[in-house]
Amino acid sequence: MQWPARFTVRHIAHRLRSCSSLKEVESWYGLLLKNGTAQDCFLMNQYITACSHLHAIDSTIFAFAQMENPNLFVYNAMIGAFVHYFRPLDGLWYYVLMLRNGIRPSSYTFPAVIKSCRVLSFVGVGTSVHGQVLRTGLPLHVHVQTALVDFYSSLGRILESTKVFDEMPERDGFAWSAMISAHARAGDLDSAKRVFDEMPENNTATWNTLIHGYVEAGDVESAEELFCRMVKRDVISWTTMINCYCKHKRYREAVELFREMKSTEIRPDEVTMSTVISACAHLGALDQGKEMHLYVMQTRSNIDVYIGSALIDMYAKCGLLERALLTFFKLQEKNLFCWSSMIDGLAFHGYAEEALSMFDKMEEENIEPNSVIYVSVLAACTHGGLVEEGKRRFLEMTSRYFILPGIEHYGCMVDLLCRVGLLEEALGLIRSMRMQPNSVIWGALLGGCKLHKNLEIAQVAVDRLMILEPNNSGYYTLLINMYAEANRWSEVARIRAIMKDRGVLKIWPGSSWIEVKKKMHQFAACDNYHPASEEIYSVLDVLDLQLKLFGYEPYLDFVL
DNA sequence: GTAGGGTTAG
Repeated sequence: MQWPARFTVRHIAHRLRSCSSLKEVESWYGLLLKNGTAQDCFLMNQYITACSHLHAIDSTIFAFAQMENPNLFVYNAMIGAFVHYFRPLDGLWYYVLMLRNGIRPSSYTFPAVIKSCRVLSFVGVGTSVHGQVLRTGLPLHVHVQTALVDFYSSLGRILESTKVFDEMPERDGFAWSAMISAHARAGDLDSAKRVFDEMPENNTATWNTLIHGYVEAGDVESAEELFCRMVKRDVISWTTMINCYCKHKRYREAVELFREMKSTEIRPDEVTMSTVISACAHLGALDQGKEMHLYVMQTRSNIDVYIGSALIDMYAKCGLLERALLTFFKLQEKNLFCWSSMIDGLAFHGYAEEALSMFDKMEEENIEPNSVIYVSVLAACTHGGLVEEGKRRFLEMTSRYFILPGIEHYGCMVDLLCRVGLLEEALGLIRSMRMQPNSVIWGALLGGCKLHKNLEIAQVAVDRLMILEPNNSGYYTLLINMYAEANRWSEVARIRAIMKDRGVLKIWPGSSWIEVKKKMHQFAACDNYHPASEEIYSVLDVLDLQLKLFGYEPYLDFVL
């Protein structure tokens, strides 16, 4: 079949660009082949770009491979497509191919190449590309220079960023944004603000960049102030601010700001939704989380991996493990984070075996685990008391995936060994660590000592804890209780004296909270602040009575 | 070519 004679090349290019499905694009490729125009660089460039927009990177690679003489534009499209789909190494590979084939790169080639180097942290390659840019003798190009500003600042080489920026003959919003971001990355918010103020006309992106800079620097107040002063906020401004509250554990404010956002005409996108669902997870706000889930389902056809992971995590943290599982199995696309949330949810609810078999299933699907997921795997072993399994997985982590254990993995292992009474082995593991053990590690050991009544090792742990957290009364109290239990009252007096001497204060008691009908209720031990306090305590009394009827004896050894 | 996203041991 020939296409109609009235179709010019330009006509076809336009049709290719406006395709909305891969099937449509592919059928155009069939036509290109039949008409013998599959070697036409201009048309193939359009085809590659169209595929790239539709997430079909494999089709672009195939089409490229069929071409005998791809030109500069085709290479540029390929390199751009790879960067767009997070395959920077392939992008650089095509760049090298291009040079080998004697094609001179243009100003449209370099930004993608430099970005690839930035993503891969290829310092040497990036610097050499900068040299190539200078040697081409092309006039300085604002896109290339912006990419260089970004490249150097991501390496912490702010002076070079500034130099490139200062040499720029003209600067657009992107360039200013990159420079503000460069200073912010270096932690120099004063300079970031100065560049922001120097800029002739600020745009939404530069405001957002600066706000994000303050968020990263931990200056929530400045971020808030800027956000309030903004005249034209877009979805990124709102999301940045919602994320700001999440980063600083002010989840309630995050959800409140989201509500405020919904009263404007700005629509939340995937990033906003995953952030706010995660905030609900941390709050244990099930009703609100469900509402977000509903909103997501109403407004989009499928759930992306970020929102999927956030939902799984939210349902698991709110106690609805079945819902978490349902969400997990319904996901069309799953990545490591989806598996991670699911495995962690299972482990958290005590389903150790299930968590481990889920992990094995993930391996079968050729998803490479990272160090974080191993924390959940080891925690599952701890909660299930699976010592041998835990040891095996701990070793496998390094031997199979080359993941060096971090302090949190040691934490899990120490906890695992301690709970079953292997205290010496735990101490040996602590001594073999590549890093300085922190209070969590010693705390886990102390917990094991308490459980298995080992005063000698407990003393070792407390000695370390007194140095690491001298003001935490909890560890002292625990040791006092242990000595009291062993009737060693002189030791009790000795530690009490140390506490008094060091002025160790009793810390505030921990509290818990629950959401009922979108209202948060907070409780601390023995408090009577809640309006329904009396009623709650009477229910507790009933529960207490029922427990006793079932033969439960409260463990009062440590209540002195 | 610039700006916003995720899970973790006690």
